[in-house]
Amino acid sequence: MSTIRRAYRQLHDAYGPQGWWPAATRDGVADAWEIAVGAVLVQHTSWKNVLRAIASLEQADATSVAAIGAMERDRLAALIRSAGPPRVKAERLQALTAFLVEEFNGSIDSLLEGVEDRRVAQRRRTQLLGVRGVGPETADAILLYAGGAPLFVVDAYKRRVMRRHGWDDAGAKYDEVATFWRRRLPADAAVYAEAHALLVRVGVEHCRSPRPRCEGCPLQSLLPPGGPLLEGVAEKTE
DNA sequence: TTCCAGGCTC
DNA sequence: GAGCCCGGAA
Repeated sequence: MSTIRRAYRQLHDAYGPQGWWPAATRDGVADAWEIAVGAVLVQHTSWKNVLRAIASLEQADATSVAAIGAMERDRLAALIRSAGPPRVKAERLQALTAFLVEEFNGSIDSLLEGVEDRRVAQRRRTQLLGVRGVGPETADAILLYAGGAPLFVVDAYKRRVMRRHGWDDAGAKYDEVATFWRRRLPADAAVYAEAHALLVRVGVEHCRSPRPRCEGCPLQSLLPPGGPLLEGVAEKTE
């Protein structure tokens, strides 16, 4: 078994199924649009603060594509203030609503239709990347978690785990990292979704910045003999 | 690669 | 106050 498969299994054994996407709606079930909103809001921001922003959108009864699209920019910014840079994220959310209205009749379900097929997913991904404020990670998160597309999300946590374990070619591009993981895991969107969620959790709890907390980490047994590979004098364990 | 953006945490 | 946060644009 590859190291990657072993890592996935150890994380899954330790943490159990994560059941992402983290739901935040009234009924506890995140719909596709809410996932997309969350994916934009979480950029460079902790998830906890995203939940606050989503809650305030719900409080204002302003969660729909139409509502967000029609809202005055400043008002939207004020509502999502807790999720990092509000002006930027208000602009990005409205760029996304405009895109959906123009290209998919305002329906994210139309955007996501058929993305279980990898070729369709790639086309939609390219379209999403044309939206200002939607980069590779955000596009993949939306397509994977809202649409079940067989795409792998690459984020800073994943890169950090890989670097410290010596699994990566230094400087690998986004798509190269995604392919690296996809080729070593079962070709199943549900597994990709689970793997990303597990890696995020281990990143939050153990593979932190600037220094890791390897004590009790489910991946500790997979470290190089000398411990985590660290860069720079500031980065020390414990 | 560098710059950006801003609330939040410690 | 410094640095972190499930990035993106230039």
